[in-house]
Amino acid sequence: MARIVDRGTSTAMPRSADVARLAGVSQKTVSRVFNDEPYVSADVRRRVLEAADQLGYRRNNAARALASGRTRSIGVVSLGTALYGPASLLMGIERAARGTGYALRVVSTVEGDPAGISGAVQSLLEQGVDGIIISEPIDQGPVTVRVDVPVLVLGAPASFSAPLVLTTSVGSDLLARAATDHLLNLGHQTVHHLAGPQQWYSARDRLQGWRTALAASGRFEPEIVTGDWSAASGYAEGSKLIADPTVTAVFAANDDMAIGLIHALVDAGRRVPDDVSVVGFDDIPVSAHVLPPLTTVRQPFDAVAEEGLKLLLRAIEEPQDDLPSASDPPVELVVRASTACPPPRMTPGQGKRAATATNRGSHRSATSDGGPSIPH
Amino acid sequence: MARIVDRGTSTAMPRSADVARLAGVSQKTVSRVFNDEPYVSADVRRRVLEAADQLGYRRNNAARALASGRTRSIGVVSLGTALYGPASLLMGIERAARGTGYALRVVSTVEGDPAGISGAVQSLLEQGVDGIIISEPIDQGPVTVRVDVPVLVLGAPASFSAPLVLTTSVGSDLLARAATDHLLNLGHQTVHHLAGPQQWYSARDRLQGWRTALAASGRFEPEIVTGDWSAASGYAEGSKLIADPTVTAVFAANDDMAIGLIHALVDAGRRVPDDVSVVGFDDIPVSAHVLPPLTTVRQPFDAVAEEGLKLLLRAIEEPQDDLPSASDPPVELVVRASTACPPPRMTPGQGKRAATATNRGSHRSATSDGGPSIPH
DNA sequence: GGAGATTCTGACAGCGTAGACATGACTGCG
DNA sequence: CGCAGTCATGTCTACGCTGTCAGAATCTCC
Repeated sequence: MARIVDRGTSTAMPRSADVARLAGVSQKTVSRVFNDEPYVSADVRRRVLEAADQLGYRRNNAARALASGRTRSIGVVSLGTALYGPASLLMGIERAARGTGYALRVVSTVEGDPAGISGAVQSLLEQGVDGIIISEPIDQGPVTVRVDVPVLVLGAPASFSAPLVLTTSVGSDLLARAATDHLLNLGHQTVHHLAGPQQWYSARDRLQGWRTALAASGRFEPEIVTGDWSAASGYAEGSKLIADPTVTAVFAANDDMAIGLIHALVDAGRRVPDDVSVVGFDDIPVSAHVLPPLTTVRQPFDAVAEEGLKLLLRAIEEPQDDLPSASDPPVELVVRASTACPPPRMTPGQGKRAATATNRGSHRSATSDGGPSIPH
Repeated sequence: MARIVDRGTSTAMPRSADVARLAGVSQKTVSRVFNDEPYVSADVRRRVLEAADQLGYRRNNAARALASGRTRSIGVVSLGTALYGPASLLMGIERAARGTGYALRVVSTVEGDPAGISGAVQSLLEQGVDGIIISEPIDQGPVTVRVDVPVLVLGAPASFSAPLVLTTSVGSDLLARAATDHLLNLGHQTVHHLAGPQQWYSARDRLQGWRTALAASGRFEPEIVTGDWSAASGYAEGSKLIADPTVTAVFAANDDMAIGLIHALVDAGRRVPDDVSVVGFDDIPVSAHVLPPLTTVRQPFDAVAEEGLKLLLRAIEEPQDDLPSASDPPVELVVRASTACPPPRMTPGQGKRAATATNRGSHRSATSDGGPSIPH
C-alpha cells in the first residue's frame, strides 16, 4: 500500500536558492533546469537534479504563476451531477489534460443558482486559470461575464459565441438523427420523442436532430413529452406518451429515461420491442444488459474532450493563430434488442417487409453486437 | 444565454494598487477590504469596493498564495472513470467544497500507471494545495510519498494511516452486511457474492461485510466470483456463479454487475426474484427502473464527502487540534423487486410462504417504498 | 588568429499580495 | 488633563520564481 509520510515540520520547504547553493550554481540556473530550457550543460543539469532530489525540492507553483503570468491551469465549469454524460465528459477532459502540463480546476454550477455559469466562471477567474472549458452548458438566461482568457464551450450553439470563445459540437444532433433514422428505417410510420430538459443545449440538439430526421423523411411530427433525464421521469412522462396506442417507436433523449420508459411500457403490458421500439442515447454502461438490451447511440466523449482541449490550448499558446473549427465527431449507433420492425397492424398494407427484415440487425457499428443478448 | 465578453487586450488586469489609487487609500487597505479584515471604516470599505468594481478588479490568486503561503485549494485524487460511485463522490466533494473558500484541483490516476496514486499526489503537491483528498483508493503496492499537507483518505483501511493522514470509512462494510442480512432474513440458506475487483478497498470492504454477515449467522460461505464493476463482467462472471443450481441469493458488489447478473439469469431461464434473489450496491439512477427493479443499498456520498472535507479543513486550519474520527455513515437499504424468499424446494419445511407473498410482487418503483426499506 | 556566432551562466528586477510593524486619531477614565 | 487602550490606516518588505540583459566561455570558419 502507498505509504504517505510526513516530511516533518522541522525542515522547511527548500526553494530553488537552496538547491542552487547545494549544486554550486545560481538560482537562475536551477530555474533553467526545471523548465527544460536550452543552454544548460549536461554536467550542471545533473548536479542540479541531484541536489534537488536530495533536498526534496519542488517548484512553488504560486511563485511561478506570479512571475510568469501564466497559471498553467485550466478551469472547467461542470454540472454538479453524476449523470453519465457530464461525468464522462469531465473525465474525458481530465484524461486529455494529463500530460499537457496543465492542471485542472473544477467548479460546478449550482442548480437553481441564478449566478450559474457566470458565477462559476467568475470564481475560476479569481482562482486564476489560463483558459476555461464550459462543459454541457445550460441556458440560464442572459448573463454577461467579462473574461480575459480563452473560453471553450462544449456543445453550445453558435449563439454563445463572442470574442475569444470557441465552441465545439458534441454531435448530439447528428446522433439523434441517426437514432431516429434507425427507427424509420425499420419501418415505423413515425417516431415519438421523450425529450430532455430544454434548458440543456444537448437536449435541444437531440430534439432538433429528431425533428430533422422526421422532416427529411416527410413524416408526421408528434407532440413530445419532456423529462428531466432521470429514469423516474422516463417512467412518468413515458407513461403519458404511451397512453396513445398508436405509438410504435420512441427515441428517448438519454438511456436513463429510455429505461424508465421501458419499465412503463412493460407495466402497461406492452412488449419491447415487439409492440414498441425504444432507442436511448449515451450508451451508459448498463445499457447492454438491461432487459431488453437497449439500442442507443454512443457519444464520443473522449474525442470531443480531446479535440476541444487541443483547440483551447492552441488559443492559449498561440493567440495570433486562426482557430480551426472542430470537426464533427463520429456517429456511433449501437443496435441491440430494444428496437424492431413495427407490429404488423401498425403498418397497413405496405410492401416493406423484405426491406425491413433486411434492415433489422444491419445497423450495427463495430462495437455493436449480434443477437439480443450482448456481452462485449 | 450567457454572453462572454472579452475584456480587451488594451486594458491590463488592474491590481490592488490601481484600486487603491482610485479609492484614495493605500494598497494594504484594499487588501484588508477584500480579506474582510476588521478595522476598516465603512466609508473606506465602500469606496474601495466601488473602485474595484469600476476597474473590474480581481485578486491575483498566485500572488496571494505566494505571500500567504496558503493556496486555498485542496487537491482531489480521483479515479479516471465515470463509474457512478467515484463520480458521485467527486461531485459530493465539489458540493461540499463550495462555499468553504477552497478551490478544487482534480487529478486522476491512470489505470495501469505504476506511479498511480503517489504520482497523482506528487503532481498535486507541485501544483500547490493545502490538503489532499484521496477518493476511492486502489491498492497499488508499496509506494511512499513525502507529503507536507494533511491528507484525507476516503474509504481506506486503517493500514493506510500515517502522520497527518486521516481516514474515513465510507461504510461499505456495513452496507454490504445489511444487504446480505436482508437476503438471509428472507430465508435464504446462504448468499453468494459477486465481488468487485479486489485492488479496490471498497470492493474488499464489501466482501468483508458479506463475510461478516454470513459468519454472524453461522452460514456456509460459498466461493466468490470477481468482476470488474461492469455489467458485462456481471454477466460473464455471474454466468459462472449461477451454473450452480443451488444458488438462490446473490449479493453483487455494485448495481452494474447486479444488472449484468440478472441478464445472465434471465438468459439461463432463471426467474428473478422467484428463483434467485439479487441485491446490488450503489442505487444507481436506473436501478429503480430496470426489470425487475433492483434491491440495493445506497451509499451516502454527500454525507461522506461533507464529513471528510470538514475533517480535512479542520486539519488544515487548526493543525494543533486533535482530530475526531468520523462517525459511521447511515445504512440505507432500498428494497425493490429483485429479492424475495427462496423458492420452496430450497427451504425445506419452513412455514414462510406468507412472508414471501407479502414481499414478492410488490414492484414498487419509488426509491422509498414501504416494507422493509429504510428511507432516510 | 581573430571576428562573429553560439553556448552557457549569473545579476538583478519585478510579479501582486499579505504580514509585521509603525503611526495617528479617537475614546474612556481616573 | 494625560495616559492607556482601541480603532483605522499607511509603510515597507518578503514570498519564490521567471524574464531580461549582460558577460564569459567556447566554437566556427575563412
